[in-house]
Amino acid sequence: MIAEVIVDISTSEIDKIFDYIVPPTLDLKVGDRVKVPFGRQQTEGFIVHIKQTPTTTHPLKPITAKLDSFTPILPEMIELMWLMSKENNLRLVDVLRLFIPAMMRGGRVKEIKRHFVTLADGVTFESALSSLKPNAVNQRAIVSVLSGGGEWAAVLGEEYGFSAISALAEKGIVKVAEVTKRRRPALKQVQDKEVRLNMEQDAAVEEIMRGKHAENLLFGVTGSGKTEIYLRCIKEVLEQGKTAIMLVPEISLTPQMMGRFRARFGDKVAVLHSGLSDGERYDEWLRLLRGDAVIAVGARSAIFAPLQNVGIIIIDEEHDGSYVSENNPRYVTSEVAEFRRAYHNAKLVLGSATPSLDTYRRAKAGEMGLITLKNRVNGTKMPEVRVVDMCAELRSGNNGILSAELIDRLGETLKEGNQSMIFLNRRGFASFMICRKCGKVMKCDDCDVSLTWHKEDNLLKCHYCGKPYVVPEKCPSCGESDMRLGRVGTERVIEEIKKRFPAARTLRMDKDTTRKKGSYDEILSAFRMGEADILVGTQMIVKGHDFPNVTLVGILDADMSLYYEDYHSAERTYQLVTQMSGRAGRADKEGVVVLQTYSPRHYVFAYARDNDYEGFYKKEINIREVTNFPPFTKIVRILSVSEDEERALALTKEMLVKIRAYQKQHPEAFVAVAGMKSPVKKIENKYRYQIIMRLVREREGDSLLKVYEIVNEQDKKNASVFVEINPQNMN
DNA sequence: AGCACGCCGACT
DNA sequence: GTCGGCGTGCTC
Repeated sequence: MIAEVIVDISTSEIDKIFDYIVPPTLDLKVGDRVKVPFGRQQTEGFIVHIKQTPTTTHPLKPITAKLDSFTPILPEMIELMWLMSKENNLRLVDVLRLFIPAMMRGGRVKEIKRHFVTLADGVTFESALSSLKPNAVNQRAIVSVLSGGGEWAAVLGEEYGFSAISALAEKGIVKVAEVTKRRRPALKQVQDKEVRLNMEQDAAVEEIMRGKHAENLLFGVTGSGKTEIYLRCIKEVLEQGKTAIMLVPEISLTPQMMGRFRARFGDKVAVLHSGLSDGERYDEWLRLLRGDAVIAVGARSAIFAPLQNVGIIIIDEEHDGSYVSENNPRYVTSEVAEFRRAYHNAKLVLGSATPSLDTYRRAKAGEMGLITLKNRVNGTKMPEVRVVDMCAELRSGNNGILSAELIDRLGETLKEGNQSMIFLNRRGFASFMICRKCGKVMKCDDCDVSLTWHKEDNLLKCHYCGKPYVVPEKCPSCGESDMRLGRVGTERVIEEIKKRFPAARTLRMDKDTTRKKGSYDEILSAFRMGEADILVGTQMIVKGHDFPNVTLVGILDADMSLYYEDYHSAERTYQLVTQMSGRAGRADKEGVVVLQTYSPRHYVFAYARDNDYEGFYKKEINIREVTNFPPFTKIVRILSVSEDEERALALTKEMLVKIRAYQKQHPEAFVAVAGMKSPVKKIENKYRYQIIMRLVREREGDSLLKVYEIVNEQDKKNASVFVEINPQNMN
């Protein structure tokens, strides 16, 4: 027997199949991880196929050992590996690594053995008590605890003393066993009851489970009860003996949300997200593989949950950017979901209040079902949106961050005892340092980007490499001592609010205040409990949960994201404003959104104010079509990176020539091809050049594969080349 | 990724 | 004379 093995070394030269002899002593299956001799060393590898005769004449070596007591890679995932690697030009091992917890690689799995105490066989609560002296209080207490089931020795010892345990064990009353302890992520207890569905929700569940489409877009405003629909569908799927995958954006994976699933489905739920420790992640993953848990809830990577017999896959907040992985290996979650859905003949639900243009287009074209929820469950109305022209504000003499209207309404809201949320675009508020005389902006020596000032340690830091710089007293280029800080972030806003309303209690939520594990949820809980009147924060406050007492939402510099030369900035801005608006208002009081912008007449704000997604969609999709942008084209970016600028440039030129030649033969597939310096031309002392092209949807043919071919055949000594499809940001 | 093989500079 | 620099080639 011969096994085809992918060796666990991530290099393009080695990323191929190696044949090995399966020793008759080993019981090996496709999907097993093995130890194999490779060159002069031993390496880990994955069996992807088993066959009778080798494909090579190369002398074969035998597999050394089997690494796990179970088969970690399901046959489905091997198929998925081939697909992902082909479509995204990824290395096979990089894809395989996505399928298993990082802890398994390199033999780092450590089972935690702990002493577990139970009553010995044949011993009952009564018989134990009668054999104990009345003054052995600790021993008697332990026995009574154990009568209700076993307990960890550590827990009992803490409470009643370890000598009591050993005394009981010596008398043969209790039994102490070594048991592997599973790490379970701690989950908050939340109240959750199965509420009655309204007619709209009821119809949605029916359509998802028994409608004519296997894929559906669930389009419903915030507060329309999408989560309850998900829970019902999952319940039905479990009743059919199948399993479920539920994806949520990384940021909204709060213990609140997890708690709701745990409350409804108990131990059948496993959570997978970046906040877990390696051990927790491994244990949750193993529960799914073994079938002990049948619902995987998690961020993007949970799409690879090792579940069999999947009945439904749900992607909540489908439009969210976190579903596209930015770093290697790059993949699009919805594409993986579609593969798994088809493999299991399961249901797929994409949920959103502001669907991505492409999803909505596909739904309208009948490629998937469209289920619309029109009503908010608790009957609250969507808030009134007030668009404030910040240019006019400036003309009338207010050069602060807060408009007069926002200040007024903040005061009112405070007086009424309600809460406010103020959102600001972090990106627009980065605090760089600029010389007032010559205009020099402080930049990182290695990365060619402006440095950001950090108040806590009074240092300038590079956001790309983290390198710190002392704040200069004089301008390094002209000697002027009047150095000034550019725009500032959340802290500035809080200062401003404090100045206006000294009595207001504020909370700040941004990257700085949420660095510690759990602090994200702490801040949100504190705000929900009414411990503050005003919450000021960046992107991360946009999602999260309902705050029943928020009646005012302020959006500062709503148009910051419009200024990027980025084709989907309008779409992002619409989503942002809508999501943020969803935070305002309660059953007994309509909310207000104050939206500050320097371009008040931009169409995005008109549609967002009227909550007119359909109108926005028509306008925006039309623009995309005439300007040849996604979803009508695919933007392909080839990035060449090297410490040697000439090398990066030469690579780019060489590939550009080849691509232009191919473009001549297939002109219909391309909109544009261009080579240039990357917008950030140096990061970590490496120079960056790029080729940008657009491929026409449905006419692209094999051009993408051709691009991959051109990239792969390039000699990449002292340089590396990446291909990105529809990159989210182009630095 | 490692690790060995292999061909040119300054040291006991 | 030799120790050792790291360029390049291979791993079933």
